[in-house]
Amino acid sequence: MRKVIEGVTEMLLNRNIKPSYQRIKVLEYMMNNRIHPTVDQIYSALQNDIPTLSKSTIYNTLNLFIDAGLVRLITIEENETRYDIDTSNHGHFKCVECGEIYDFSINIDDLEAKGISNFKINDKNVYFRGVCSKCHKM
Amino acid sequence: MRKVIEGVTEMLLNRNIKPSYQRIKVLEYMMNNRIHPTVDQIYSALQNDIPTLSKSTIYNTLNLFIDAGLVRLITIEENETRYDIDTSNHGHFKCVECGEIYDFSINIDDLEAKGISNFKINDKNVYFRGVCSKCHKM
DNA sequence: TATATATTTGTAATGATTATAAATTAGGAT
DNA sequence: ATCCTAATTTATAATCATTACAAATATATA
Ligand SMILES: [Mn+2]
Ligand SMILES: [Mn+2]
Ligand SMILES: [Zn+2]
Ligand SMILES: [Zn+2]
Repeated sequence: MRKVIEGVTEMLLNRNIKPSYQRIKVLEYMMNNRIHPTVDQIYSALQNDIPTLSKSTIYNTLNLFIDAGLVRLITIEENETRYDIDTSNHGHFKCVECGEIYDFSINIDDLEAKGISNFKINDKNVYFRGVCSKCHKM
Repeated sequence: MRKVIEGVTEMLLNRNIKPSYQRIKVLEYMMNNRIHPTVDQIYSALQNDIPTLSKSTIYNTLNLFIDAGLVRLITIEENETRYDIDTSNHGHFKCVECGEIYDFSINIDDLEAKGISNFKINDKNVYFRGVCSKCHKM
């Protein structure tokens, strides 16, 4: 009944991705900072560990992870691409005040979508926008 | 019980937007072509009517319409901004084969979002991706 | 008509992402 | 260990969508 924690190196190897130092660090960051980070956030955070790091590597790595199903893309706002290590079906709420992105659970499969029967659905996204409780108080 | 058709000029005047020729043409296009067009699609279509048309005007006009609540923004894919004349709550399905965007009706308010109680929700978006029935047959 | 204001236009600036090629790294063979 | 090859990373240039800005044009008012 004990859940085996899958290390980041194993996560990569299991998906036939060579666990380079940069890839491990990016994945580690995603696992430890579940904030739906932007490329810039990841880049800034990893510069301490990898002084020679290039932003291209972040883009390459994230696109690799997306193809492998390790992370998923979040595009609530135009020109603000974010990445989510949680690939399970859940909704996202963006606070227009503080900019934070919250997860919320939602039964997307419960609601019936009229008008697209016989359509093959690959993925579903639910995005809300508004003001979070923290900002609402002020 | 008869529904009064609101002309595009009246639509603009009702929202305190001066009905310039360009604005009327853009809104007319949105009303008659409910295809969630991109800026380029609108621009190409209107060049016949307005040879001197500038793409800046399309951007300005659409942003004006968004602020006025006349149209809403659709961002299923990053770097593909589309505009919807239908501001009612409904879902969008993008076919990855033909690129077409389909509307579908959905009871977004029916599903409860656990984890964001006390949040003030301004707008809700539901995006699906997959293959439409037309493309699936082939 | 003259004048002020709003709108449109053309062009430059911005910024995020991708493309490309050189540099570096890592692993296997000798 | 050295050599060789392929993969990865890096730096830089290219691309593309959007916005910023100022000049030109159109519209409204006196
Ligand atoms: Mn999430
Ligand atoms: Mn629609
Ligand atoms: Zn907030
Ligand atoms: Zn299709």
